[in-house]
This record gives sequence, structure tokens and C-alpha cells, in this order.
Amino acid sequence: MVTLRDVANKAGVAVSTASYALNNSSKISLATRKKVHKAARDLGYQPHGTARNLKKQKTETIGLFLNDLSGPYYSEIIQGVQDVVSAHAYDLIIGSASGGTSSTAYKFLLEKRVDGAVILAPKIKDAEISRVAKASLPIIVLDRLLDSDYIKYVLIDNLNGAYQAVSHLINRGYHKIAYLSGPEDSFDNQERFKGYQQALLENGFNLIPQRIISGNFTEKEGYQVISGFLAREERIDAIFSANDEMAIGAIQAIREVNLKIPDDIAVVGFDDIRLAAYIDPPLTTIRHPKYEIGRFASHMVFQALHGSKAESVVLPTQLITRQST
Amino acid sequence: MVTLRDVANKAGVAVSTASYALNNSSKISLATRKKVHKAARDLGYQPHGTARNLKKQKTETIGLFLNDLSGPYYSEIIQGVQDVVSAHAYDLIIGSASGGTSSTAYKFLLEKRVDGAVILAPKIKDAEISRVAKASLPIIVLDRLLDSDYIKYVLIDNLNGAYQAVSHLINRGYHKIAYLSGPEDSFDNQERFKGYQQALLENGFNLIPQRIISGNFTEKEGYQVISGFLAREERIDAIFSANDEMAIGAIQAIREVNLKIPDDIAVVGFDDIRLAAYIDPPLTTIRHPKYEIGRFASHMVFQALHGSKAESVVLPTQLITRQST
DNA sequence: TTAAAATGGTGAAACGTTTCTATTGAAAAG
DNA sequence: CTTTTCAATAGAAACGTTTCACCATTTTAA
Repeated sequence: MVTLRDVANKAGVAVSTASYALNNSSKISLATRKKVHKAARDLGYQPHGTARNLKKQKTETIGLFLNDLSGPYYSEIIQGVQDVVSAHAYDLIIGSASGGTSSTAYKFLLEKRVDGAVILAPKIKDAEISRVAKASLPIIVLDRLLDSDYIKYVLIDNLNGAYQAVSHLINRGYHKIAYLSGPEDSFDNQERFKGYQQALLENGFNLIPQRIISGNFTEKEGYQVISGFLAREERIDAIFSANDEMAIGAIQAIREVNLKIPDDIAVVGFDDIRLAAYIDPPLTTIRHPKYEIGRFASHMVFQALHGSKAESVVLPTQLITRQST
Repeated sequence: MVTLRDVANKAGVAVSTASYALNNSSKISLATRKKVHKAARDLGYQPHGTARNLKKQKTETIGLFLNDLSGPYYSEIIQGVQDVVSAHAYDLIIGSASGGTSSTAYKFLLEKRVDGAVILAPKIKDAEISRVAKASLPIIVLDRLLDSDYIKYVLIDNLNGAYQAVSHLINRGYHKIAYLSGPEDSFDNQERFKGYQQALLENGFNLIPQRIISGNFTEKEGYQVISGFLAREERIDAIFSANDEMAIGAIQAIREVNLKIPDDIAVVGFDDIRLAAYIDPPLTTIRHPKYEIGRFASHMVFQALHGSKAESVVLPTQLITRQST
């Protein structure tokens, strides 16, 4: 490996001079600067990022840590983050947060291998995030309400979105509305459930426990639990699903028992993933500004990094009406 | 920041002893090991990853560098890579390769901030990959035919897949088959075109230049160029699209002019992305083992890292017949 | 008993940079 | 002419680890 020392030797200068020269410091005369650059080029010198990071005590890298790295849902958020990070001439790395304290996410945060982070990974505990966040490592969370000096959140208005969705169903004349739930411990799910509840109560309906169907945000689970539900339970005329994935599974289950959507059962989802517009029938859902979430979050990382206080923010949602209702 | 030195002081041992102790070396007695661990815990000590990486001259991190970080296409590959990397107790980071030599991908490779890499990013030139690959940084490419000591490829049998697709159309009685092309400089596209060509010729048809429609792998472009084509050109009865995204755009264009799929025009895509099964009509396409590609590639990285010769490999494709043909 | 080996620990160098402080020689000021 | 300033370069410390080479003890073997 060719190091700065080699370059310095070849150019016949001290290693400090070589360093300044390569960084184009005005302390070094143009002549020697040229000389050093030439030596570096000739030797194929490449600075060692790790060494520089150690000395400078920063990495100029922002981490985006996600629950799992697949999932179509994330694409747009990633794009938003990437655009802002690039604009600041920083690097973005995406890492997995599955695996708890042995995850890449956790390690990179702990070992200070990023200068800031955006986290969308319910698996990482609040306490752990609080522990690692500091002035030199600000963190923006996208999946929980956590706010301190070095931690801010960017959320969407889950409650209101769900409220819109269920109100929409009620306005269309659907009165027996089931809630297809995500995991109990999901913050998003909890808020969406509150919105469901609130819309029902404000319109004079009761919350009927049998109509709360628990799922886990996956299409497969959506299909299975709705299949089971339709076979067993009293009739319903609409389903509000806590996300689109499960809604898609639900639609399959409904069609399999020859019920018509939206005539027999209406379905509304949440997220407006790409698939929602393409399935049959196209899915009514709640859209949220994923790209903007990414932009906001990463902006806030840089704000914090530059010492100005960022404020947590909640972004609005929008009802997208399609043929499933 | 609390360093190893602080821990050593608190525990009343030398910093070297503290290091050995924390790494559970048997050189250190159990008693002092406990003592050091306790001190570390009390102080909230966290090892500094960058410092360790510098000293050990490795990062235990594998990079996966993609063209753009969105795109549903990548999900499964990512999953395959992640699984293998985790199994080796390494970390995976995903970075963007857009932006050429100022991209995260390029910087991380150059600055030796990963120990190995999987690259799916046509934007990075062959020469640049060759330049950075070395024994201590083996690279697997997924988008080109590049093979040297430290560079191997994992590809799918694009040519044969395309051949299958077009043969399938011919067998079903479609004889006027257009090719909806990707970018000219895409390796995948070139191979797929060869397969199209070969299938036509072997079945006694000519290659008709007017039927080669150039696109850029995006849905939007697929829609636009096929709309234009249908308005202008002689009739065709089938389209073989170089990927599913464009096929989906094409389907929209076809339906807009009230042609029936597959009766008037059949469509077959390539990739078998998730959407392919859900659109109307479901898309006949060529499936390739995306998860396996990821697994193979990352396995090969570790093989190389452990000093054994990995062999480049080409994985087979499979025709998935749906209602669009 | 004494030499050899094992045990537990320490000091210092090293990884490849950046950057603070010194040193030199020459130009500017008195 | 001196003295002061300045420009250009060099030296050395530092970032936080790991690990080599070494030094005491103590244990084991002869």
C-alpha cells in the first residue's frame, strides 16, 4: 500500500508538507504542490479514509438505518435522504437494523462510524438511541415520538390519516368497518388505530372488538387473517387496513370467497405504495410524502450538525380515492 | 469521549492490558478481566470503530453498491447479500454509485473503507473497478463480464432468457414481434437483444429494424415509446420488452388505444418484478433468481477474502407464463 | 536447588493521516 | 546593517486502538 510517506519521499518533502500540498493549502508554494501531486499520481496514491476519519474525528458519512433493507416502501424515503446528503457532499450508507445490538446499525452508531443518522427501525429501542445520540452524532427518528437535544423526529400524521380513511368509508355508507391491525407494538399502528377509533366514535358508532383483526403488516398475513375472518365472523362491509400490504392480501382473500369489492366489502389501505394503483381493483389509500420525509429528516441531521436547533415535525397525509371504495 | 486509556486508568492497569482484557484474551487473569470490564461498563466505554479499523487494517464491512438506491428490483438481491454477510458476522452497507467518481461507492472503494464489494452499477467503469480491486478488496460484479484475479462476476443467462421469451411468443403463433430495448450500452440489454435476434433467426424470421424500439428501462419511457410506435408504425402482434418496467408502460399504452392483450398484442417482459403478477393482465416474463444472485455474489466475496479462488458463474432463467401471452 | 517454562502483565511502536509548533532563509522595515 | 516579519517547509504529536517484544513472578521439571 502506498502511503503519504511514500509520496513525501518520492517528492523529496516532509510528510506534513505532502499532506498540506495534497489538500491544496496555500501554505505550500505552487511549485512544490505540483511536485507532490505528480508524485502522488505517479505512485497511484490513495488517501486512507479510515486514517483520515480517525484523525479528523469525523467520517462525513450519514447512516440510514432500516429494519430490513428490502421493502418497496422505503425507496422514496431513501431517495429523499440521498439527495440531501449528496447535496452536502457527504456520503450516505444504508444499513440493516435487524439483529438488535449486533446489527450493523447499532455497531455503526456505537462505534462512531457515521456523523449522523436517520433511523426507521422499530427494533432499536428508544433507550439505545438515546444512549448513542450526542452533539457529534445527531439522530432523526422516523418511527417513534422521541425528542431530546440530539434526537428529533419526522412523522406523518398517522392518526389523522386513519381518521380520514375511516370517515371516507362512513361517508360512503359503510358502517360495519373492521380494522386490520399491524403489530401491537408498532407506533404507526397504534396511531392509526386511534384514528380509526376516533372516526367511529365521532360518527356515533361503537368500537366492536370482534372487528379488530390482528396482523403483522405483511401481505401474506393480511390474506390469511382475512380469509379466516370471513369464514368465521359476522358480516362486515368494509376493512380499513393499517397498511397497503395487508390490504392487498385482504383483497385476495375477499375475492376468493366471491365477494365483490367495493360492493360487498370496501377496502382502504395506508401508505400508497406503488402496487396500490395497479392491483385490481385499485386501492383507496392514504398517501404520505415519503420523499419529503427523507428530505426533511436528512436536512435536520445537517442542521443539528451545524449547531442549529432542528424542530421535530409532523407531515400531513392525503386520501387517495380509487375503486376499492 | 471515554477511551481505552480512561478505562485502563480507572481499572488501574496498562492500556494494553485493558485492550487484551476487553477482547477476552487468555493472557489476562480472570480477575483483572472482570475488573476491566466493570470499569468499562461504569464509564460507558465504547470502542472507537475507526481507530480499530485503522490498526487492524480491516473494516469487516462489505459494500453493496447500486446504481440508485431505490428500485424494487434490488430488494431480493439485497436480501441475499445481507443474509450471507450477516452469517459471516460482517456488516453490510449499501451505497449509491450515481455521481461517478464522486459517488459514495467510488470513495469507499478507493479509501478502503470496505473489505469487499458487490457492484451492480453500470455507471462505474470497468477500468475503475479493475484499478481498485485487490487481494484485500475483492469485487464481484453483477452487471458486466469482467473477470480477473480479484474480480469475478455473477450473471444471469440473459441471452437464453430472451431466447426462451421470444420462442414462447413464436410458439403461440405471434410472428411480428417487436423488441422494446433498454439503453444501448447496457450489458443486460445487449444480451437480451442477442437472444431476441437468435430466436427470430432460428425460427426463420428476419430481424426487422423498424421493430426495434429504443427505451431506457423505465415504465414511463415504455409507455411513451409504445404509444408513439402504435400511432405510427405497421402493425405488430407481440412485444418482447427488455424489462418488466417498460412492459408495464407498454401495456398501458396498448390498452389506451383499445387493443386487447393478448389477443391483439401479446407482451412479455423480463425480470419478474413483484408488480408483474399483479397488473392486468398479469405479465408473462422471465424470472431470474435475484435472491440467489445476492447469495452467490457475497459468498464469493468471502471466498476471495479467505484466499480461495472463486469462479465466476452464470445462473439460469425461467419462463413464467401469465395472461399477457 | 536450580534451570526452564509458564503466567500475567507492561511499555512502546504502529496503523496513515492532520495539524500545531518550530525552524529556516529571505525579504521588508528601521 | 541590524532587527522584524513573513513565507515555506519540517518535525513531532495526536487520533484510539492492537499487538509485539519484553519483564517480572511463580510454577514445574530435572
